[in-house]
Amino acid sequence: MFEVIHKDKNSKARLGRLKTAHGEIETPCFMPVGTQGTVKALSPQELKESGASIVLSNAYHLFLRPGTEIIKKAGGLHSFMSWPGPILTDSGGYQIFSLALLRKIKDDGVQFQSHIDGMKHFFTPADVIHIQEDLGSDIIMPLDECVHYPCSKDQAAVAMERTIDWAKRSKEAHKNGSLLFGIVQGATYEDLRKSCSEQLVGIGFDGYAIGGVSVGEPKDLTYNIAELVAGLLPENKPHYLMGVGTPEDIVNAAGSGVDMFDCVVPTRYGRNGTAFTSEGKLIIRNSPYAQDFTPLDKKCGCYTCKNFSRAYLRHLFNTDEMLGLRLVSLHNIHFYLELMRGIREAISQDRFTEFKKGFSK
RNA sequence: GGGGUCGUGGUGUAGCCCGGUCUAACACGUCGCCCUGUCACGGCGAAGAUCGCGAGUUCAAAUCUCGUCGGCCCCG
Repeated sequence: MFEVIHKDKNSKARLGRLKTAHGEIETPCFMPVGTQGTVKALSPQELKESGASIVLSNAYHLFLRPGTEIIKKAGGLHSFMSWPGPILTDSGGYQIFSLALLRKIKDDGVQFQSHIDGMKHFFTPADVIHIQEDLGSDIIMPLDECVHYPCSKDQAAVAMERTIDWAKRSKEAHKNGSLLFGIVQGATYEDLRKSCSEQLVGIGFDGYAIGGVSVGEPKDLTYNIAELVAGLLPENKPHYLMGVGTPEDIVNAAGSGVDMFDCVVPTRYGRNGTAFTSEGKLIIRNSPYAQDFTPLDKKCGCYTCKNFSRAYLRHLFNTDEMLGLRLVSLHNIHFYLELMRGIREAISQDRFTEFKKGFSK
């Protein structure tokens, strides 16, 4: 289901292809985040036209609202949200760690209160697999325990062992033909990361994710962990760096052998008026753009850049018009997906290192 | 001409009656920053008013008194 098509000669970057029930994905790829069964502000058509091959959604959120039953009745998440392509669902491990009230982590699962209505729930690793199977997800992520940074080694070790135990239970519970990934935890401790990687590989998964990054640690640590773990994982399986990141982060990690990325940054920044361009970040509200009638990015071919000026976008943001956040979200997603195309092309031509150098100006 | 009322950052207001806690508050606007498996069209911060002007009372005045200028209203 995954094959490495080409390895860059001068870096660890690689070009791959991942097959899912709803289509193939060329890697390295970026997965726009659609937590609530929608990539905020964008239609599936716009995503597709921007070149998205897969989107990410979230079991925790969809379980709480609208509820798994409704999505099942709709014929699954693909049908419900009208996205015919591949979908990866995150388990909600991160959400339970980051936002659920009064969570209690126990050996057989996690008890938490809904952030929406305060209702108490208990998830076992098997429950979380079944929710994602019900959603019809193509790539399923198991329940894991994500820790904050900084985190003591003892705590990180406990969370890691639990993550491994839950990974085993997840694999046992996983019955349909979807792909199941393992998630490497271990915080910033190299030996924990190594041990976790080995144990997960021992269990055997369709792909491996590097979790527990972008939780507040310095950037160089993120890079080091990504490089370390990507190097420990089997070459013939996809490597997914969860929740990362900025364009710079992605280029960097792709060079360490990471194949899949997801991040809220392009869409969230888009909604908040920050655009990514070939010249760097651009905050559209800033006054110099008031009379700037050029596009966000002259080199960009997206709908936004082909049709609208910085001055107009700034005006839309200053007047709280919803078209503004849509247009900048669209541009940012296009920028990210174009970046991934650039990365893949560079790898295929063995010039990833030059690409990376040219990028980080 | 007489009476009343109002005058506080760019805009709109609060505070004034019962002086000190006003190194003057709030909203919008302006300017800038942040956001990394999305409770996120969100979050943080900055600049900007010697409180129309002048005098007085008082230890102390945006706040009380008088005068003055300006706006609005009413009466002649």
